Formats: sequence, structure tokens, C-alpha cells
Amino acid sequence: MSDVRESADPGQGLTAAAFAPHDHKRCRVEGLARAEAVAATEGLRLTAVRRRALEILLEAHRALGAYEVLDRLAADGFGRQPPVAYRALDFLVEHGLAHRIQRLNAYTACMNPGRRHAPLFLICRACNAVAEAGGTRVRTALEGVAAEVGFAVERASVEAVGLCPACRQAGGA
Amino acid sequence: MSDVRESADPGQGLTAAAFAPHDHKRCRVEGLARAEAVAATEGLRLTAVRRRALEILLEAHRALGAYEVLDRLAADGFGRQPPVAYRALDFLVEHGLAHRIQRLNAYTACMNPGRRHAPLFLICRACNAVAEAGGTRVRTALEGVAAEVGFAVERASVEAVGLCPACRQAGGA
DNA sequence: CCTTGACGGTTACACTGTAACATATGCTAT
DNA sequence: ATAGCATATGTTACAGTGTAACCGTCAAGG
Ligand SMILES: [Zn+2]
Ligand SMILES: [Zn+2]
Ligand SMILES: [Zn+2]
Ligand SMILES: [Zn+2]
Repeated sequence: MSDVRESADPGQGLTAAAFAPHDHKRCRVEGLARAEAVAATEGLRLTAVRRRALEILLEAHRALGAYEVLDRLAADGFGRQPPVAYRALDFLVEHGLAHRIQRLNAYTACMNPGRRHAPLFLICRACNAVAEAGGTRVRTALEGVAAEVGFAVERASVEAVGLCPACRQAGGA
Repeated sequence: MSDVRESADPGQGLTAAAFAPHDHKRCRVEGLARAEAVAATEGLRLTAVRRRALEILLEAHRALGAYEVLDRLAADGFGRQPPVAYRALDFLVEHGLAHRIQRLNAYTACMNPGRRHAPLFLICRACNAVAEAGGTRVRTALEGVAAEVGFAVERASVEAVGLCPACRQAGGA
């Protein structure tokens, strides 16, 4: 209750909750709740597989590969062929409930779905944690550079690899 | 350490040369010359396969997949198995003579090798051109966000998809 | 000469992603 | 109600991307 500054932070929206100690159960519960709300608002069908896939992503503060998600889905009685996972993940990404981490060929739950945001990802190379941070400032800078050469940005991915606070202290060198 | 700024000299990649009309032969010739210089300075062995792989990348202002490069290498009498291309490309990337475009699983020649730089890529979804631009401002913004959550950035990839000037005018919308 | 190490060639395989088709389910129009 | 349609989930089979491991060549050095 006390230390979670994770909820809405309209303008800057940066939280990187994954790097701070927090009540992780809330990540799952609130994540699902936000998704339900978005689905209701936008008339999306958050079916069993899709919901479970999102839940699987929410349970990890790292990016999961499609086949990792697939294994867990299969263990829960869903199909065990690749398209099962890819379709669920594509749905989540398309509707902003999850993000694809290009660098890892993997997926992570969106921490702030529903609002338009230009997320940015911080990937710890030591513990594999992935945090979503607010990329408004970065996006603005990017648009600036693009404008100088006449390029119109539609989508952008910004991914940084490095060390999270915990692993830095642990001397991840 | 977080001092990754590109040298402030003029005429550098900032111009996103790929999007402007230019004498393309010079791209290949000067690109190879720059690579030779870097190799000489740093004691790298720019062998035949590696040089040819770089030349192949320089001839295109788009990103080429490893297997595309492999086809061309094979056509020139080099090996026709994947590791041939991957090893050459890994070498080029590792020494800053080429970059990997995560979003496309592809590679592109570096337009400004030798200097430490934080490149940023503009990818046209209509004509597939890829331009390398100067990412210093973006990188600075990124470092700022990362610092706020205690994350130490080591490497970052910034890739934007959209429309290049030409395709915008052509109504690529 | 013989070793050493980097390089480039090979085979074989692992991982990631998709096309195409079949079945179930629920909504709509008659 | 029921026929028709769209969506979603499941399947098989395959395409695309990337690596591990091994082997012969060749240059440098004892
Ligand atoms: Zn959590
Ligand atoms: Zn970490
Ligand atoms: Zn050119
Ligand atoms: Zn274009």
C-alpha cells in the first residue's frame, strides 16, 4: 500500500515497477483488472486463452518467449501447438495489453494499458528483469530527429540492455 | 561512461543519407575505405568474406537478412552454409562496421564507423529503406529515464518504423 | 619440421514463426 | 427454429532464423 507509486501517472507515466520491491500479487490482479476494463471499453473479446496468456505474462517480470507461454498454456489444458500461443500474444500486442521485446524475441505484459503511451524497455542482462518505463521524452527526441530528415514516425521501439538497480549493487559489473 | 556522444564533426550520419539523393557509388567506395581505415587502426583482419559481406550491405540502403547476404556470398564463390554469413556479420557488428536491425532480423552497414556513436534507425515501411541517424539526443533522454529508476544502460536499440520523405510525398499513407 | 591459433568450410540441429485447414461456438437474418 | 456467417481454437505441416560441433587450411613462431 505504501510504496507503490505505480498507478496512473498521466503525463510522464514512468514507473519501472519491476525494479522496485512491491506486492507482486497485485501485479497480476490489477493487471487483469485493467485488461478487463480495456476490453469492456473497446469491445474486445478477452477469451480464456487470451486471459490466461496475459496472466502468464503478468506473473513474470521478465519477457517470455512464445514457446514458454505455450508450455504453460498447454499445461493448463489449452492447445499445445505454436499458433495457440502466437495468436493469443498477437491479440494482446495488437490491443496494447502486451508488448513485444524485439531484442529477445519475447513478450511482456503492458503495465499501463488503455492509454496511448510510447513505452521504453529496460532489460537487465544479469537477472533478465524487464521494466516498462515512460518513453514520452525519448519519443519526443526521436520525433525531433526524424522531423529533421523528413521521416514520419509511426511506431518505434526503444530497448535498453544494462543492469537493474539490484544487480548493479550486487556487483553485476 | 554514459558519454556516448558522437563527435560533433559535420557531414556525419545525422543527415540520414539514405533518404537524400546522392552519388551512391560513393556509399560503397567510401564505406569500404572507412572500414579499411578502422581495421588498420584497430588491428582487425578484414578478410575477403568479411569485406565482401560489408560491400553487399553497403550496396543496399536497406537491411539485408543473413540469408540474403549468404546467397550473394555463395554466388561469389564463398561458402553457402549459414555460419558463413553469420560469422561475417557478427564480426562486422561486433566491430561497429555494421548494425543489426532487431525489428527486421536483418543487418545494415554502419554509415559512420570508428567513432563511438549511439545510432538510431529509421525504417520506411513502404520502400524498406533504412537510414541511420544520430541518436545522441535520444540516447541522452533514454539515459535520463534510466537514471531515474537506477538502471545503468549499456547498449540500446532505437528503431522507428514509418514513412521516408519520398514515400510520404508519393502518398504512401 | 611441428605446433598453435584464427579462419572458413561443412553437417546437423535448435529455436522462432506462419500457412492452411478443420471444428466448435455464438450471433443474425430469415 | 434454423440456416448462414463470423470468430475463435485446435490441428498438421512447413518456412525462416540462428548455432553447436567438427574439420581442413594456412600463416606465424619455436
Ligand atoms: Zn510485480
Ligand atoms: Zn537485474
Ligand atoms: Zn547510397
Ligand atoms: Zn520509403
